[in-house]
Amino acid sequence: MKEEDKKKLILDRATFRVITKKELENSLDSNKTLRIKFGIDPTASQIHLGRASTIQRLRDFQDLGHKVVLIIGDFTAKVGDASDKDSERKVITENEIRENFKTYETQLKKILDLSKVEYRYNSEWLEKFNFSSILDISKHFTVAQLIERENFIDRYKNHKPIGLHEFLYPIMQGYDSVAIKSDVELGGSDQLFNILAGREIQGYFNMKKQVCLTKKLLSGTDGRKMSSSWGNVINITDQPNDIYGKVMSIRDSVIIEYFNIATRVSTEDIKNIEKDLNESTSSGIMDIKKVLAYEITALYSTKKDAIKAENNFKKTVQEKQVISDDLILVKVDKKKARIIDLITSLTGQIPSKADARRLIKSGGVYIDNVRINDVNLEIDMKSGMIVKVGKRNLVKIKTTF
RNA sequence: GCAGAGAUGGCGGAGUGGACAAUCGCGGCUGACUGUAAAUCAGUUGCCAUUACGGCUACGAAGGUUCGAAUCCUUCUCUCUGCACCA
Repeated sequence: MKEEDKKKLILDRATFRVITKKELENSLDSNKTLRIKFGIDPTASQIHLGRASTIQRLRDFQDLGHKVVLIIGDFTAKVGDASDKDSERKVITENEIRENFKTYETQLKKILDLSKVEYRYNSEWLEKFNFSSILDISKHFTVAQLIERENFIDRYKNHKPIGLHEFLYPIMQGYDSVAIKSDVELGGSDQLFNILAGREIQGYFNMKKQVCLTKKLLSGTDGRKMSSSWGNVINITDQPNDIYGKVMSIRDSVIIEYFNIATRVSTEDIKNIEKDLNESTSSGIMDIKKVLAYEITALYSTKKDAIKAENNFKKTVQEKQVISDDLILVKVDKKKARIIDLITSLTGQIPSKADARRLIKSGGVYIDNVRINDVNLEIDMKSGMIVKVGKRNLVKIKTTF
């Protein structure tokens, strides 16, 4: 990809707001190596597609020769960012923070060139803060500005608590920008306020103000905001088959959004796809979705895996075939078992027997492609028997008696 | 400090002595249909057992009243709002 295209990607792709665009354009055009700040929340350990899309832009910065500075918010984790939560967050220990970061790192590797990244823990400087310096900074902000934030208003209206320390969060994150002398801070649109705070605070320290570059958030598979607490997340560490399948399960209405935010398909191609989509028959829509699923899967694994995932989807979902390498193999040492016990103990996916009963009653259980209706059925165990529970749990039996 | 309101299942939010395992919405799961795991429609959604109008555990925590409590009382923990305070 040409340099100009990278710049365009950084500036325009899935951009929520840039403050200011002119500053960013000038910075990109100058020959200076820019310091690009990106905050990592050490309370989470999984990177989902939405977050990954922002990290993709970091990669573009890297490719243009700029310095990516990752801030690990070990100190700010003690407070909890109000941006992402409707309520306060639980406290996390230092060990957990280091552990989470390790798993984070293996994921970041998929996108960034880690050898060129600068890491900083923000406890390095925030730990040393004393009250008078906090006062110096905080007097530049008003309560009105802070409470203006949407989720503070909501919480206030709904009689949910807002801790005073939460007001300090933007100040802390803002000071990070001073500490590392960032030129640009990148984040999701939910970070707009915090990033702007950094801009302000740099001003108080007579520094060049950072550019605020925020990106659109990605919808989850159900159309709501992608959030780990809602189970509508696609993580980049998910198995290729899962990524592919989950993408196929998104609503048709968010297909273009996904192309824009979660893939590297060129903007022009996306425009054409959008045109096709509007003119498509129903099966055409599915074909477009398949392209999307392929692109995303390939981005976080390999083309080969993506093709495999596509075939897997065709066979298992569209043709309802059972594919042998998709099966979980389970060893059984008893000759007979009740179907309920079989389901709960063997698949490990069905949490309770009540649940198993429900599944059988609603017709979701098959043995060797024969639907089971009798809850109390005794099954003679045979090697090679295939038990299908619900849509996605397939178990192959291997007897050991 | 004073006064008032509140804490319910993954979430939102009803219920204010028995018919409450708890209306409803969201989310989840299963089925039908289809173009997919989309949309739509239907069913289902604490656990154990299923022969049952069955048992067990649960409505912030601990006690109590009662034949019987999510619902009443006491204490505790936490939250919100108003007043007071405005250093």
